Amino acid sequence: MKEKLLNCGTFAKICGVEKHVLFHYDEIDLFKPTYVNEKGYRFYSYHQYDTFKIILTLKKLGMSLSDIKVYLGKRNPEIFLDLLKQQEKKLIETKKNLNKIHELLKSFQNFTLDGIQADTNTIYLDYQEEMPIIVSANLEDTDEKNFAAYMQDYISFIDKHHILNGELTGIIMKLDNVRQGRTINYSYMYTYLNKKSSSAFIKKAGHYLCAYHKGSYLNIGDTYQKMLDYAQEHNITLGDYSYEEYLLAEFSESNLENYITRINIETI
Amino acid sequence: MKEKLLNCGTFAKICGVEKHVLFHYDEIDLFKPTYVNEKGYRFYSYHQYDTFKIILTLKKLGMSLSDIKVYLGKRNPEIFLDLLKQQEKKLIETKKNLNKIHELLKSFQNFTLDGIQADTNTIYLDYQEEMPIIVSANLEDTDEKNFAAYMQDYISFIDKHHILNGELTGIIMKLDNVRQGRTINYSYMYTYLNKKSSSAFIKKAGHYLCAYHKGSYLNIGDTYQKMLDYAQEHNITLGDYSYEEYLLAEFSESNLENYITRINIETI
DNA sequence: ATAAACTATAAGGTAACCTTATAGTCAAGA
DNA sequence: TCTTGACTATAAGGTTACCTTATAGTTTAT
Repeated sequence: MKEKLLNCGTFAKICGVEKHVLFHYDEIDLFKPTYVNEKGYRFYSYHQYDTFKIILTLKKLGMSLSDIKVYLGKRNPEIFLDLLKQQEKKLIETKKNLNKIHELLKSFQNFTLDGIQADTNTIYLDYQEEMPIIVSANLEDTDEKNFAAYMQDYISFIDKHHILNGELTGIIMKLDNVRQGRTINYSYMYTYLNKKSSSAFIKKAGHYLCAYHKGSYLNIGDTYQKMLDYAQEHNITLGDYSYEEYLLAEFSESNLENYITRINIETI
Repeated sequence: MKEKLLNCGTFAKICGVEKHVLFHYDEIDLFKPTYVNEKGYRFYSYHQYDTFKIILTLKKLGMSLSDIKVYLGKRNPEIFLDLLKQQEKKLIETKKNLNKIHELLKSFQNFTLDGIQADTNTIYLDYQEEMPIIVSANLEDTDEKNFAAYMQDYISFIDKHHILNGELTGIIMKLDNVRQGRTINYSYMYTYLNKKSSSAFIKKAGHYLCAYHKGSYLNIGDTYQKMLDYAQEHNITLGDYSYEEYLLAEFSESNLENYITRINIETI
C-alpha cells in the first residue's frame, strides 16, 4: 500500500497549468516532484496539490517566483502567517486601485458618450450645479520651464491625494485672452472632484454659455467667436473665465477635424 | 504664441514613468512625441498627457502594448466606447477573482493559526455544527489512473462551480481502513463550502472525537491508535468515518516532523 | 571654463514563461 | 508483432515590456 502518484500531465491538468510550467518550476528548484523514475519521468503526490495551490495564489498576488522560492526556503508557520497578513494588506490596496480604475472607466465612457452625442451647431445656456474642482497654479504667460513645473506639481498633487473622480484634466481660459486670440495661453488646469475636500475650489453654480467645438484645439477661437457674437446678440453678460473639456481627442479619435471640446463660459 | 512643450524627462516624471519607457513607446510606434528637434530631442504637449494616461489605464487593465497599438491604429469614439465596455466587464471579473483570493488568504490564516495553537497531546470530544461539504468520488482501492481521474473530476468541479470557500481539500477516511493500518487508502476528498448548494453533502452535526496529529501523514496511524484506545476507555462509540484536515504541511513547514493534521472522528 | 545634469542610440540582460525541434517511451489497435 | 498516436524528456530560441550599462553628444549652472 503506497501513496498514489500523479504523472506530470495529469498533475498539470489538475492544477490548471501547462506541463512545461512544472518543468520550469522543477528546473529553478521552486517546486519539485515527489518522485522521479529511472527514465526521468516526474510524479507528484496528492498532497503536493495544496502546495502548488499556495504557490499559484502567491503568484496571483504578484509575488515573483524567486520571492516565493525564498519564502519556501525558510518557511515555517509563523513566517507563513506574516506573509499572508502582508499579502492581504497589499491585496486590499490593489482592490482600492482597481476601484479607482473602474471609476476612470465609467468616467471615460461618460464624456466619450457626451462627445458622440454632441450637437456642434448650437450654442445654448445651460444651468450647472456647483462643482468642487481642483486647480493648478496660474499658467498664464509662463515660460516652458515654469509651465512644466506647475503641471508637475498639479499632477503629483492629484496623484498624492487620490482625490480624482476619474476625470481627465480640463483647462480654464481667461476670456480676455480669447478676445485677444491667445487661445492656447491657458490660465489653469482643473479637474472635477467627486466630493468636496479641503483643497477644493468651486466651479460656481449658475448658467453657462455652452457649445461644442469640433476640430483642432488651435481653431477653438472660431467657436469662441461665435459664442461671443451670440452673447452680444442675446444680451448675455459673460463672466471672466471659460471651462474647456476635451471630450473627443487624440485617444479616441484619429482625425483632428473630429475632435470635440465642450466650452462652458461663465455668465453673470 | 505657440503651444508649450514638455521635454522627455519632465513628461516622464509627470506621467509617473521612467524616461526609457517613452523611448520604448516611441520605438515601437505606440506613442510618439509631438515634436522632435534637429538634435533628436523629444517634446510632448500638454494634451498628450491624456492620451498617455489612457494608455497607462489600458495597460493596467492587462492589455498588451501591441493590442493598445492596434486600438490606436483604428480608434474612433465608438470603438473606444466598445473597448471601455469590454474592459469594464473584464475588470468586474478580475474584482470577483480578487475577492475569492481574499477569502483564500483569510482561510489560510485561519487554519494555520489553528495549527500553530494546536495542542498535540490531548484527545477530546468536540461538538461541531452541521457543515455543507463537497465530496469526490469514492477513492478507495482505486488504481493510480482512476485516482487521478477522480481527483481531476473533483477539482474541475470545484473550479467550474466557484463554490469554494477558500479551504484546501481534506480527506475522509473509513475507520475500518485505519484499523487495518491502511491510512493512505483515502475514501474521499472533501472541502467545506460557505453556503449550502444543490451539489453539497452535509458533514453531520454532533460530537466528534478530535486530536492533532504531529508529523508525517505516513505515521498518522499512531495518533489514530491513541484515539481508538481513548474511545474504548471512555466508552465512546465511533462512527464509520474520520475527517482529516492538513493544517500545517509542506507549504508552511519545512520539517515533516512538525506537520499538523487535525483528525475528527464521527461518534454515535 | 568646467562640471553636473541632461539628451541620444545601441547592445545586452531580465522574468516567466512559450514555442519549436528532436528524440525516447508507452498503451492500444491492426 | 508492428505500428500509430499520445505521452514523456531535454535543448535552444522566441516573447513581452521593459531595465541596465556603455558611450557620446548637449545644455545649464557655477
